[in-house]
This record gives sequence, C-alpha cells and structure tokens, in this order.
Amino acid sequence: MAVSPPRPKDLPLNALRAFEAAARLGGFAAAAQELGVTPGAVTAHVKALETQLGAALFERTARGVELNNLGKRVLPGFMDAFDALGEAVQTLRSEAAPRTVHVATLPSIAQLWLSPRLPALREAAPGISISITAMEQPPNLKRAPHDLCLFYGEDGQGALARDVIFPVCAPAMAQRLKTPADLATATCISDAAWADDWAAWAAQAMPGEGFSPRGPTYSLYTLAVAEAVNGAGLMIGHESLVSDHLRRGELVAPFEVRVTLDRYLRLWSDQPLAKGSAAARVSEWLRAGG
Amino acid sequence: MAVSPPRPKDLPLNALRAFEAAARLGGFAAAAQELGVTPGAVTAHVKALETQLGAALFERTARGVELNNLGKRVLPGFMDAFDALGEAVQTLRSEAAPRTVHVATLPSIAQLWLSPRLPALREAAPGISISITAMEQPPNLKRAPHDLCLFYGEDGQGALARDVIFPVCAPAMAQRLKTPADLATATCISDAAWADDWAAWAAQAMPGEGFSPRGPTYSLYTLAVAEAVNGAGLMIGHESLVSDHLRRGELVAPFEVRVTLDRYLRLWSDQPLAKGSAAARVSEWLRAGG
DNA sequence: TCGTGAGCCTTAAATTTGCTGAGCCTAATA
DNA sequence: TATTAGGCTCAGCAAATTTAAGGCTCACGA
Repeated sequence: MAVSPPRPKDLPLNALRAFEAAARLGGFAAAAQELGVTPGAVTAHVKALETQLGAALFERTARGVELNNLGKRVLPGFMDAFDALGEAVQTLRSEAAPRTVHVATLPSIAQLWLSPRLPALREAAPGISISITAMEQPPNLKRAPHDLCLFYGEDGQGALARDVIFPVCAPAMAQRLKTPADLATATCISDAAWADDWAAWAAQAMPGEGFSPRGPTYSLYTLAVAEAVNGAGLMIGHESLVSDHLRRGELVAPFEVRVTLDRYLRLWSDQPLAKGSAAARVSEWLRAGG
Repeated sequence: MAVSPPRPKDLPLNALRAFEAAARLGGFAAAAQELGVTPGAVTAHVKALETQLGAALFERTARGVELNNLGKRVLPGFMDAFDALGEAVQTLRSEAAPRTVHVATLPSIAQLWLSPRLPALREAAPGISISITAMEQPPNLKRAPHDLCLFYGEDGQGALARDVIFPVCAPAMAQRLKTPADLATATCISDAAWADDWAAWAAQAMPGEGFSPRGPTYSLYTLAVAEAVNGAGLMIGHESLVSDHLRRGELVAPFEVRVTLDRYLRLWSDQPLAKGSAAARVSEWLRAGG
C-alpha cells in the first residue's frame, strides 16, 4: 500500500541466472562452476533474490541445498527463458563473428589430437579462425559460448573414434618388457583424471591378477606423455592421443593387448549447425579425418 | 587459435538487456528510463557488448542511435527471450508473494482516484496488500514488476470510465462566474501533463473563440486541485479525479458544459490474470465500482 | 561410538567492477 | 544564432566478486 520510490528496480538478472543454474544443477558449487564464478557469489545472488522476494527458493541442508516447492514451481519457466536467451546469444555470436569457431575440449585432446591437425585445417579452411578453450568437463552448450565440444563420452552420437587403450613407453624401456607380467617391476605412470585406465586394461590383459599400478600420478595427461617419452615409465595410451607419438617412434606399445572401452571421442554441437557456417565446415573437416 | 583463459566468460547479461531495451525502444535514453539507470550506463553496456563481440550493433548519429543490420537480425531473438524471462519473473513474483498486488498508475490517479478507494478495498479483500507505484508513463508490463496498470489511454480495452472534463473551482469563486465568457477575467490553472485540456473544453464550450488560459501551470495535477480548493483559480477537472471534491462541496462546476474526450481511464494487466489471484480480485473489485 | 576426511555452503574483509552525475559535443530545429 | 535532444567522457563513489577461513553433515573405518 506504500507509494514506492521512483524507480522500482526489477529482479536482478544475474541473481536469476544464478538461481536457474543452481536449481538445474542441484547445487551452488556446480552453478558457480558453470557460471565461472565462486560459490560465494552464487550464495550472495540467491540470498539477494530470496530477500527481495521475501520467500526462500532453496532448503539449506548441511549436505547442500535443495529446491523447495516454490523453486520447483518456477524453475521450468526460467529454464525455458534462459535457453531462449542462450540461443539468441549463440545466434548473435555467430552472426557477429561468422568466421570464428570456438571449440571446447579437454586439455589433453587439445594438445595431442586437435593441435596437430590445426595447420592442415587452417589450410583447408582459410579465413576461419579457431579458438580453443581447454576445460575438464564438457560445458553446457546452451549456456556457454562454444560452437563445438570435443570430449570423451559414453554416448556414441557424433563419435569420431572409439576409445582404445594400451600401455606405451619409450622405445628403450620397451626392450625390457616382454609380457604384461613384467609390469610388476616397472614404473607405471597414472593420470589423475583417468585413474581407472590401468585397471581397465589389466582386467583384460592380465585377468584375475588384481593389478594396481605403482608410480607417479600426473594431473595433466600431456605431462604424463612427455614423461613417458623421456623414459620415466609406462603409461596408458589412448589411441587417438598417442598415435602421432607412435608414428614418430617416440613411444611404442610393448604389449599386444589393446582394450576397446565403451567410450568414444565425440564431437558435437548444440543446435544443428547452419549449413555452410564456419562451425559446420570445421566439424565436417574434422569428421572427414583431417 | 589461442588457448583461452580458464574461464571464458559469457556475454554479460545486463549488457544484453541494455541492448534489447535500446534496440526495442529506439534509443539509449529510453532504454535507460525503462531499466531505471542513467543513459551513461546504457552507453557503457552497449559499448562493452560491441567490444566483446568485435562488431557494432548500432549506428551512431548525432540525432541518436539506430540499429545496424546485425542488430536488426538478432533483435527478435532477444525480445522473445526477455519476454519469456519477464513472464517467468512475473510468475515467480506472484507465487512468492501471492497476497501482494503491485499497481502502476499516474500520481494524480493514485492520490485522487485510487487512494480514496483503498480503505474499502482493504476491507473487501483482507489480507491482500496493495503496493502503488506512481509514474508518468505506463510501464512495459512484460518487463516491469507490476501486476496492474491504471492510466488514461485512447484504447477502450479494460476501460473503467470515459474521460469527462469541465472547469471546477472553489464555491466562493463560482459565484462570480455565470457564463464561459467570464473566464476571460479569471485565473485559469493548467496542468503541465494535460496542457491541452483547457483548449479541448473551450473548443466545445466556446466554439470559435480560440481560448487560451491565463494563469499558473502546475506539474502535479494534485497540487493544482489543492490550489483550486484554496480558491486560487479555475482548473479543468477530470470527472474521475474530482468527483470526491465535488461531492464534498470543496469544488463546484460553475458551467454546464461537460466535454467527453476520446480517452478512457483504463485498468489492465499483461497476462490474463489467474482466476482467484490477488491481482484478479483487486481488478474485479475496482471494476465493480468499488 | 567415535574420530577423520571430504563435500558443500556461508561469512567477512579486500579488491575489482560498475554506476552515477555533471559537463561536453554534435546535429537538427526555430 | 540560440536552443534542444541525444549520446559520450570521466572522476568519484557504491555494489558485486574474490579470497580465505569456518561450520555443518555424511560416509568411512577403527
């Protein structure tokens, strides 16, 4: 009933986006990651929103947050709205920079698979500029500013190659390794993100032996590859990522057994790519095998 | 081709909203008003957006700005997206505060028409809290946080009353006024926003005389009414706004001629009001004549 | 059952970002 | 030539974000 101040400010846009992300992803930390901010910022946004509304949207438990009834009722509307906004932004981006393609991919794929193909790609598609963003998790293409995603995934949709793994090492070291049993005395490098690789391979190569690798763990696969080349030990090679090193002889596969995982190197986009667009041309070129 | 920084920030939301508002309304100043910020902030937002895109969205002329081709192509997508977002926000507001109704109206209507009805409305609808925001122009209900708009307008949709005007003054002064010709020697108060009222009335009451009022102009109609009650002069009364003063005898209409304008006191909302919602109940009560 | 560790949110202070408000500039109007 | 309307610039200040520390549970193992 009060006469409000001259400028009744609308609900803050960024707070609404924070709410939508947190609600959709089921937590403030996940939302913070998607939005590229810290969890504290999400906390502040949601709290500001709830204060301004005079009603809570989440139930706080020490184990995280959960949408309450009000939040559940309004979430779909916001998801649709932000989806529409994301599409408009994608359109804007591609119309504003029609000759630029943004690719999101794993750091290891970026360096070991994509980077070696770029010179030929630039030659095949002159005038197209390719920007690569390395990240650990595939982004939500409806929200993030990327045209193409290139990641490993269970889904076969848009697969470029099956994920095939096998131990690799420097040629000098391979001479001492005759059978998988020789691994017991060798240094086995692990990658933090793909910690299960050794076990997955050993399950087929040395069934029933419960192998667990002993050796250093690197957080960057690329670093592990460099160390293996230097003779620091064996590591699990992903065919797509080490084929260049194998061809050049910097790495060799000392054992016969290759394990095909239920996982694919996938290249995908959100909306169907506009025919003839830069993103479509890059995608086709990569699919055609470079 | 460069590997981007870890957090490729998306396009800033507020800048997109500024662009959408400026594009839709055809100027930065208008957008600034709708958004409740200064034009300088809109300038900065749009510039930031254009810089980040690497492409202009507006053509700058000294006479204002105009959308360029790129802007024209992407505007519809953003209008749809922000419309959807506005609807989601409206839903959120009404679900979060189901017993509150936000009304946007002219300051004069707020004080002279709405305010006198509020006590009875509160009694008829206990538990509903009514918040009134006074503004000169009807807000865009798709964007502004209001449930109901109450303004004069040409459109008859949702009309509560026709706009009928006629001179009014304090009773003491009325005794000296026998015919409209006596206006020549009287003080005729004008309202800045309704500067044409005297001419519109005179055109019918004193045809062919080219009457133009001499006397002070007030920017607030309510203030003009108070001055008229004090005997400061005659003013044009709008029937809906001065009927209470006439009934109480604080003002009288010295002449017979009443002019019915092609204008209505209108009450409207954006989305159809949910049956039984607080806004719907208030709207019905006001339409029923209080 | 009790510690211990990990995950997740919150808080407070420091920093960065963005807003305002007054003045300047340009072009169209009178 | 004066005036008006609209957008731009920049110094000073307010608001949002980060950073770092803290608290609260759950899950695990003794």
